Amino acid sequence: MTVSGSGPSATPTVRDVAEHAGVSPMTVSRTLSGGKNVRAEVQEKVWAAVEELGYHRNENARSIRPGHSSGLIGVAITNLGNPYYGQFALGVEEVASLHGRRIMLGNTGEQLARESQLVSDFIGRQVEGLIVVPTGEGAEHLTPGRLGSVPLVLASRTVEGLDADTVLLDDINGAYEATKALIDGGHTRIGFLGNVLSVSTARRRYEGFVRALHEAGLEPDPALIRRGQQDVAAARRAMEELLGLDDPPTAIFSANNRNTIGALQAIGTRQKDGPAIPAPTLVGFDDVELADMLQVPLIIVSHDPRQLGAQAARMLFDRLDDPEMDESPRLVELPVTVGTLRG
Amino acid sequence: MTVSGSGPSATPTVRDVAEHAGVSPMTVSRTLSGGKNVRAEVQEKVWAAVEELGYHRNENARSIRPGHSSGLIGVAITNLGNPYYGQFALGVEEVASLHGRRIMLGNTGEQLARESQLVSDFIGRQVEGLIVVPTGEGAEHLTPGRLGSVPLVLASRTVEGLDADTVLLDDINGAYEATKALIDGGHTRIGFLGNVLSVSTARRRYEGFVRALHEAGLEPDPALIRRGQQDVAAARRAMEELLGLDDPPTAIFSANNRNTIGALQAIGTRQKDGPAIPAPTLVGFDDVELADMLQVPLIIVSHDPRQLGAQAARMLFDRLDDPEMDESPRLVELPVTVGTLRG
DNA sequence: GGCGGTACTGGTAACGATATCAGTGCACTT
DNA sequence: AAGTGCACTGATATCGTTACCAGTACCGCC
Repeated sequence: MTVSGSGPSATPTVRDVAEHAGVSPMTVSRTLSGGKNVRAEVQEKVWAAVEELGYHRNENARSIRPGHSSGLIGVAITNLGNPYYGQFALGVEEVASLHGRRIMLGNTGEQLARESQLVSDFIGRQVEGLIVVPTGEGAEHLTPGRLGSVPLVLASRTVEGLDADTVLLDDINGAYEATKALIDGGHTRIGFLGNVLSVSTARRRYEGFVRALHEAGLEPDPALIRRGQQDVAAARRAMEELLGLDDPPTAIFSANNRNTIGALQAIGTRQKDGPAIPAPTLVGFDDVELADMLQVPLIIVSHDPRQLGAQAARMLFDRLDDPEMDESPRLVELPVTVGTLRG
Repeated sequence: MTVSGSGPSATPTVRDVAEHAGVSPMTVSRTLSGGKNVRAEVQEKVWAAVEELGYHRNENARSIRPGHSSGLIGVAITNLGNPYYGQFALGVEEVASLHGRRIMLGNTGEQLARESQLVSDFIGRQVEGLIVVPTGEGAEHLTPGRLGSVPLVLASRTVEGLDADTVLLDDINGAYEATKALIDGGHTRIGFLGNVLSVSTARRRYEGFVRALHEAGLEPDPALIRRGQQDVAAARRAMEELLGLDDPPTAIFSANNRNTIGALQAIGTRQKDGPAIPAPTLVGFDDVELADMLQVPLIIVSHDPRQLGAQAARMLFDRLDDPEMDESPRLVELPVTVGTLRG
């Protein structure tokens, strides 16, 4: 009595199928790979055995053979709970699916250590490529020495000291145009809400913000600048602080959708509870569902995160399909649209 | 001259590391698995070689060895673009991460064929378990015969004819309570917006809706029932139809967040363009970001999709950790909260 | 000196799938 | 009749890894 009995609960292998169909494992393999050079009659027996045993080819075993690849793309994002990244992942998934690849998705929670661990694990699982929305604080785990020959595309954010294919939004111009719209509307006391400076989008959007101010002969007022809010709750508190100032800003630039939503909540509470102070005009980067329904002066710097994901995936597959292509990293900046004032 | 030259671009293997460190592959393997029974001095050499070559253990190769599992959980959801499912995936990911597993995420786009293909592929990649938000139209690809010994948890929706571990929301009571709130508010002409009937949540929420009507001696009015809207645009059109009726409903029950947003958009447009007709009271299943900021009468049937994902993952790991557990499928219904009327 | 134990190291054989090579049998040409 | 080509099939070796077994060296103890 052998230990490797063909117990019904064990996952069936080619050998089991072969035995069941009365052929060799090779014939099973050939049948599953298209059936070239296998008699139709034999193929039928094989398929019947496959059906009966509930056999599935072991892709992991296949992938260790030379020349064969895993068909997996590793995707590391910072916060799946943000609808923005759900759309992003959808864009990646759609393009990957077109190329016959699956995605492995990991969430870093904005933590460098988890990002590093995730990337290492992805490579161990033989992903063919990586798409990473980096926390931005460290580059070492993403260097070519660590990744070997696995191509990498950075999305949405850059990493200091790392030269890799990157797809960004036109953060600077978007922030510039949006801030300019506020200035053109007569605002001079403009506040700023943004996330931590280690994130490149925060820096770039701040840069556009300041550029517009300077161009109008204005200086950013440190008292009106709040940076470092990574979630809605923190953003709300920061906005409440600004609203509570003796001389509050008449307009706010919010650098991402978490901050925009927090700011809107703060405004909402204040309008409900306090005296009828006119709400500050808000301009926010990133789309927000239902933003157009609000009774608040609001400009949205709009873009399509799904396209961002799709573009990142396309850049990755460019390299996968043509490994000989020019090695110098490419940078793509996707356009953004500055909405018109409402409310 | 051998073909398998240790070219620098090729992914390094244990053998390469072993050669580099002047030891056998076994010693490398032992070092990487904790270093038991390997001299500290030798371990250092091994780690140095690992570092220098940028070696990563091939998890796929490991996973084909007996007794070793892949550490992967397959997650199939219907629409990653819906923030609801981003939160859901986050909940799954967090719990999986606690158990040392990664998730493979696939998007079905509400298409049965893609769901079936996805599940088959997941099994081929040796996932240890499956979490599926089913389209609900077919059960065959999810039967034990097809899945072998891979445990399955259905989330959010059921599949007719399939008995599996399932975690749902308390759809029926949620819809019942919400509809009752409308009736208690004096409404008798209540419209219904929902997605296709093949989705079990649509059926269950409709059931709760009808139950509340019947209890109050009312009948659902076919002219006010719109079902089958799977996205925001379709929901908006359906709501516009209802608003355009000669005798429009004074209240609307919306069975999910896509329909709620579409309905809100229709209301918004009408308030902007048309005469100042009072907006119908809206009650919507699923949370919507910023819903509390709107100037529209709105009740939300609220719940936490992240918890739903976490619960699904926990139910899966219950089985993985204890394969001997009672085989009969478990059903969990998570509570929902009916918000108070605002606006 | 011999014995048993322990710490360390490496050779070998699998895991599941398949590329390669070596057939076998049959039809068809010359 | 002999040769040629083709369609089909299977035995073998291999991918990267590690469990298992078989050492080897060295220690302490009688």
